[in-house]
Amino acid sequence: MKTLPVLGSERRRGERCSGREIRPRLTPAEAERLTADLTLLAHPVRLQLLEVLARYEGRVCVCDLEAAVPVKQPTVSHHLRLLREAGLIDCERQGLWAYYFVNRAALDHLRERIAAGLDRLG
Amino acid sequence: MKTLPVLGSERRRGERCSGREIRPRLTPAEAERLTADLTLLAHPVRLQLLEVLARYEGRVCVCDLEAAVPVKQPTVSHHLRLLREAGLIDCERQGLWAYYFVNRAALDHLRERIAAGLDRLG
DNA sequence: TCAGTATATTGACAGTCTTCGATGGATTTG
DNA sequence: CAAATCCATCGAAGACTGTCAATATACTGA
Repeated sequence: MKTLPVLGSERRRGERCSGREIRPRLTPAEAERLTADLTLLAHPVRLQLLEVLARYEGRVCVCDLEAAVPVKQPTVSHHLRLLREAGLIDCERQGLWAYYFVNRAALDHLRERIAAGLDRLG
Repeated sequence: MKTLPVLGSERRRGERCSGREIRPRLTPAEAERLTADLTLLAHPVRLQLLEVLARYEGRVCVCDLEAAVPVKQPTVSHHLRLLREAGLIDCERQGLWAYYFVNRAALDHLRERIAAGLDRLG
């Protein structure tokens, strides 16, 4: 952090720096929403799972997903659940197996919200 | 989760679902990088601070930032530090006061990396 | 030099997240 | 029906995060 010499003394101690009040344009609610979206994606395993599911248009079996990421089965199940509860993916059971697939529309909406949110940062 | 009847028995138990091995195209390193980028933004206070700093081209004093977010001064300082260590913002001290400002290039690069990363999800 | 002010840092606490072994439910095959 | 398989859930341990009171640091003005 640079240190600058004190210029004029236009500002006195005890005074609020800017006369005007500075308020975020991002309301707390908007910030929370964007945070939730970002948080959902902010995990390497979830990103990898999503990437695989998005690439294989067809359904992907859990055992293949397990083999694709560096965590054990209960952990895979956990992350799949988070993605599912967020609506990003869904699955069908077929006998013993569970086949997961992305919810294309939800994934697109998520990316749109994030892109729009990040645009608001300037 | 829907449950489908078992169709043919093209697949036997114990067999890997797909013959081919499914590998993420997102390497662990790439996933970690994207995760770090997303994590940095995934907090409402940091988002609000960034938004304010990005909007006010000039430097913004910490006391104004404090007034803009719903946490106490040490917490503001903490989040400013995270943003600063990530290179997204910087500050100059001027006498008693510290004025923060965004690093435009870094912010742009961050958004670019995130956009590129999300594009790889399908 | 001293008291006062702005910001940073420390330290402690509470809450959340990630992980995995153990277990359970569902299903299929023999 | 019994044994095996796949997947989900539970429960606990450890790591990490966010927060703030207290304190430290740096500076200013008197």
